[in-house]
Amino acid sequence: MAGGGGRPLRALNVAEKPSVAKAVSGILSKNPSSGGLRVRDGRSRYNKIFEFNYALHNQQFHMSFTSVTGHLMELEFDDRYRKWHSCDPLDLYNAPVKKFVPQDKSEIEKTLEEEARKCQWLILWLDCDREGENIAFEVVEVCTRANRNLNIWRARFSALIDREIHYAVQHLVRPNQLFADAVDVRQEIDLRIGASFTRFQTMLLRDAFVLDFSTDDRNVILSYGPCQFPTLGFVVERFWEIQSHEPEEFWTINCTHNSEEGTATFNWMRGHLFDYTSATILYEMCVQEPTATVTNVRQQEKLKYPPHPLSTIELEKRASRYFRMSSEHTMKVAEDLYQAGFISYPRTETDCFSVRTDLHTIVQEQQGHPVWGSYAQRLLDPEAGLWRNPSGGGHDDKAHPPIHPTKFSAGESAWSQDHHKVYELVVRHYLACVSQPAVGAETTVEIDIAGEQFSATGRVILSKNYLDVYRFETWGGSMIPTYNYSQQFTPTTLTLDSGVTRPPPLLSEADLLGCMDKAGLGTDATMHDHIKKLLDRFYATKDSSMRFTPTNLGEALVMGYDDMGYELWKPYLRAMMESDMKAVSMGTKRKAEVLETCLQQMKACFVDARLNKGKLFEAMAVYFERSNRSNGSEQHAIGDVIRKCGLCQESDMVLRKKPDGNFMVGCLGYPQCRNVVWLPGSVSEASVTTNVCSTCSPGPIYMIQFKFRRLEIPPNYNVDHLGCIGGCDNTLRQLVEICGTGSRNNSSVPGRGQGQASSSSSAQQSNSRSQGAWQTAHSASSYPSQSSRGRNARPQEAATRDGESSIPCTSCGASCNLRTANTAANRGRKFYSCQAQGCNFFVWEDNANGGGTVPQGGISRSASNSSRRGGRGRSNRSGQTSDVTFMSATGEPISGRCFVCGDPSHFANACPTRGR
DNA sequence: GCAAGGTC
Repeated sequence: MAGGGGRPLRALNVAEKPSVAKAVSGILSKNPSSGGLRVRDGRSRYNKIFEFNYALHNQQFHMSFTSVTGHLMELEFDDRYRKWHSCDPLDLYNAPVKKFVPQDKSEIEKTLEEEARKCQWLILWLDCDREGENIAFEVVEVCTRANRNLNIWRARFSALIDREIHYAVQHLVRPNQLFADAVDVRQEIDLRIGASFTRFQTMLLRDAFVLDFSTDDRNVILSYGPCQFPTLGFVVERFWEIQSHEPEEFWTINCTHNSEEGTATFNWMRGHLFDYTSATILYEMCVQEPTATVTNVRQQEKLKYPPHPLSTIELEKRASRYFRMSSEHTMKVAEDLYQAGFISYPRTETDCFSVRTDLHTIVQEQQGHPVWGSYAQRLLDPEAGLWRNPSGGGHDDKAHPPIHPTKFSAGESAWSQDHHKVYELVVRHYLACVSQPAVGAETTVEIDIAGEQFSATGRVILSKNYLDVYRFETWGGSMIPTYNYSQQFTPTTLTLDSGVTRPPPLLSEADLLGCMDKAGLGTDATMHDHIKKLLDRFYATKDSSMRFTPTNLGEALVMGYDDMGYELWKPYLRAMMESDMKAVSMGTKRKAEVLETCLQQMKACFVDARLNKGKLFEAMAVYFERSNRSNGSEQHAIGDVIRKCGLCQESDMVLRKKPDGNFMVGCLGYPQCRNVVWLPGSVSEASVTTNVCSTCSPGPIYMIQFKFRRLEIPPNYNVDHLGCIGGCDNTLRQLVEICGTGSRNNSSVPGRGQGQASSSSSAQQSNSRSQGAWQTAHSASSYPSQSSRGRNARPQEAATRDGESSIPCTSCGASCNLRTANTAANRGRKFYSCQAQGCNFFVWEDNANGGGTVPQGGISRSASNSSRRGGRGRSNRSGQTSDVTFMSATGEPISGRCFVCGDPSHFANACPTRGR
């Protein structure tokens, strides 16, 4: 392997970054025979050259160790195609591309050339992943240009620790061309697709609309990329799910029982019912015969397992959850800690340790820590029985180990709070994953009341084990009293409680990372960049709770492609590319073949998207005013003025045709003003006339010439109609009632949020009816009430229009907004529901306005322990002194008869036997 | 001026 002779050979070593060159040189030069570590400057001020002697297979080497900074080369179009207006974006699918060393890397290039001329060997210490292999070939290209006779080797290492580095240098291999080819494919596809679509949509839309989010909309770039756009797609898709959510009331029976040992809370095993009457009947049965019989007592041991070893994405998700740190910042801090040697390489997909890893040594180093040192000591004590070999999560990038501590620190003076936090997370996570799971004893008690089943669960933690060190996780649970099979008791409370279904929450940063990971968008090193790009491009915003909302621009772009029928905003394209890249790196597909197929498909897609650019225009027109800078070729997409907006008193209301073909009259002040009038869904054509309505005020209100689809309106109506939206037009009003509106809410097609509806984690969405509500659009029609319930209207904003839209929640203190019920029994009825997550408070509007107390949960009733009168007792609104109380928040009978006296003319809360 | 991927 090595050349013979007594004179040392010279080897040029190249790492992917300066810190690795320094670290590896430091490790390899520790031996006294190295002659010590010398450092000299290269041409690039960041990339020093380290020198030392090293014996490799009994051959003395003089090592020069320098570095690049990531990719040395860039892929770009030939100069002729570089200017945006130099060519048709379509040409970018065939334009010649070249790989070259950019200006800011030319000093590194010169250093490599100079050093290569002096050497016989080239040893490549690039990171051991596909990108690293590609960079290796970039280095090879530069170095062999200077010296054709280099003997080229690859060092494969996965951590900057002595044993790894020595092993790597003693087991050199050849670089893998197939891995580098796979990256070449990816680069070229990304460049051609990204540049063509970005130029196309930027030049098409930027000048055509007033982009109010930017002070200089001429410089705005509406970028498209195969990673960033599907990432946006996830944000928009969730937003649409939330928008199309239809709140629905449900009812559930809750039972508690107090004993000397404490309180048990029993949950109804039916979960909850959406049918009010059914729930009430079952509830009445329970109250009439409230004796509970224990039907089952189950005790079992439960284990809560520690997390798998830490991968990048888990680090980002957990730092976001535990510390509210953005993924971008987490990676910056982790990089610092890595470069200072405190943690292993932070960009890894691997979540299992190799058998070669000395897991105990890593723990030993932490024994001296003032906080978790004693835990580390216990871990190493075989008597304690706390150790457990970590279970892997099944991911291995074959390049890096899971993130783990590599050097002990009790905190460095140069560290920020965030450095402390991330180091602590890495250490505690490591200690946790080599620990035994927590052990708990769980007791489940099932009872029967009048044929209805309820259950309560209690948990006692027997051994905390890993939870002792992993302070970020808890295992909730509480004791419940002891129950025996067939034991009977009377519940302390038995209540019929109501709630409303809620939409899933906006995507958090951790959710978004999870979506990207699942879909294979980006790498562990770039996922946070794609998220940041959405913010930089004004495609999305992040609120204080780290949750993402699409902006109008982001929503419009996704909507435009969606309306074209393209799933460019979904992750399938990337998934296909990823599988092709894998095939290239395995040698089962050739680079040229994959490139040709993929680019051919994308070119066809681009041509088609351009033909359908009207869809993008229409989607943008929903949110943005047209600019007078545009050439007007698509002017029909914007509506004409009908009247001044009566709500904001500032902007005009204009007639618009939506992408789905339906018509609406919307305020140009959107999104600040969400005033909208939905028109009948049966309208096929509509145009604003110069006729002014003589009845409605304040004027002028221009009338609209409508044409209706014959088959969609009753025979006694004309297909042609000159109408007014000011409120005077009974024909229009009747047709809205008969045909519904063209709003997204009452469309019969599934909502845009359909894709992920079934994957929601919202507890209140757990039955099939509520999931259906996400998928099916709303049914409220609003002409001429100017409700904002539409595609663009967030449900909670519907109530902010009339000044009496919210009341304080008497349950949790948050705010309740006014909403409209959509169940068969109560369609159109207004109610307030609490906005706070986890609070189910709601009250009908008429009851809430009655002042005084607003009963929680709409209806509640409780039976006390002392009620022994056949389940019947006296009711009392105060609920303090009587045996049985009943309250109805709805004020209407909930079943056909009073369960107290049996009289069908009233219900229990109005029973004359009350108070006797 | 555009992508995604490295890294400073």
